[in-house]
Amino acid sequence: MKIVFFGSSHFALPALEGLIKSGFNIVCVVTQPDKQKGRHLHISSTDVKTLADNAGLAVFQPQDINSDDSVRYLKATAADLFVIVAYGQILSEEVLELSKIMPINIHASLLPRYRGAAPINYALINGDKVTGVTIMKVSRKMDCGPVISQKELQINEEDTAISLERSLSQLGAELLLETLKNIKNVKLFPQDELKATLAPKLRKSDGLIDWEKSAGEIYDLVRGTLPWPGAFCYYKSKLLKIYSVEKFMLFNKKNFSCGEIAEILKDGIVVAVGKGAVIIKQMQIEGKRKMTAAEFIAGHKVNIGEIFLSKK
RNA sequence: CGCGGGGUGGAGCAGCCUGGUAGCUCGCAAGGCUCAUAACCUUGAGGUCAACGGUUCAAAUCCGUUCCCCGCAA
Repeated sequence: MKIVFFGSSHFALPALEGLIKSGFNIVCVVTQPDKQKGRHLHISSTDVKTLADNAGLAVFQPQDINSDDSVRYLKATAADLFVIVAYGQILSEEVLELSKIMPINIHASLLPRYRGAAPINYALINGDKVTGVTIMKVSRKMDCGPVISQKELQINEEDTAISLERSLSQLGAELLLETLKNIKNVKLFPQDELKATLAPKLRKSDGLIDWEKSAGEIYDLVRGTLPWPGAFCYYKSKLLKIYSVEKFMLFNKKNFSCGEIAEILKDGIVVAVGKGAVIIKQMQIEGKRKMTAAEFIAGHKVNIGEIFLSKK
């Protein structure tokens, strides 16, 4: 069985690794082109490309996967199966039909819940206790194809989007290998459209902290938006990224307003919020590196009564 | 050469504009107080002020170059 693997981000790595280790015939790895990235616009390639190179696989990096050239290239591979994992481009129907058996995709949620680019983040931001991975047949509409297999995963209280992504990508890889055993005659289960929810790509502004919300909601925002955009607010007209907080539910609010510093501990800053309070443990002010609350307090003359804002 | 902030004892910062004795909070060490403490008081150690070059009687401070870190944008 000839497989063409499409993937670009971190999430795709365990799946590709699993396929390689299990000895599947990967005729080509398609990934996003090398791009100028970062502060000095250095050229960098995707992790998937690095892995494929190390395994000696053919790599294809089209600017536009749906162009005539790309279609010609993919057709020439005579692939039986397309495996698409966090690739970053939407494949046209013409491209999808180039695989003889079908194109399949690993999605990091229990579809039809959380269709879209950021399912892991939304599961955390919404405070879900359970999520999972889904393998489905790719259809024209994004994440709407019929489901082939699913696996659940409990979300821990300490999980962040980073740890959960790691767990789900592993789980997804396992499920992929299992599913491939019998891929030629699997059953397809159409998604229940009524239960569908969306998890669109995050924007920077999705990380902005609304201090009117409850301690639990803010905790979930902090862990759900890592590593990007990260939860943030403004302090003395500077962007302050919040990396880690603890919930403080039994907080006596008294006269503190939302976002106001209520107490300064040795290793944390207690901030009154809509319901309860949170203790900021790790943060990063604009222009500086990430630091613990203790370090931040030592250098910034933080006072009780100062307010973390949601605007500059 | 995308835009912007920064590099000062172990950590975090002030000082720089307007050159002239190295400062603050914390940590560390010793001593004191205390039934006791992450509390309080006293004392102390620890710095090529990122690097190189220039201006000057004199540079952390002004000028030039390089290296490194971070925020934004993509």
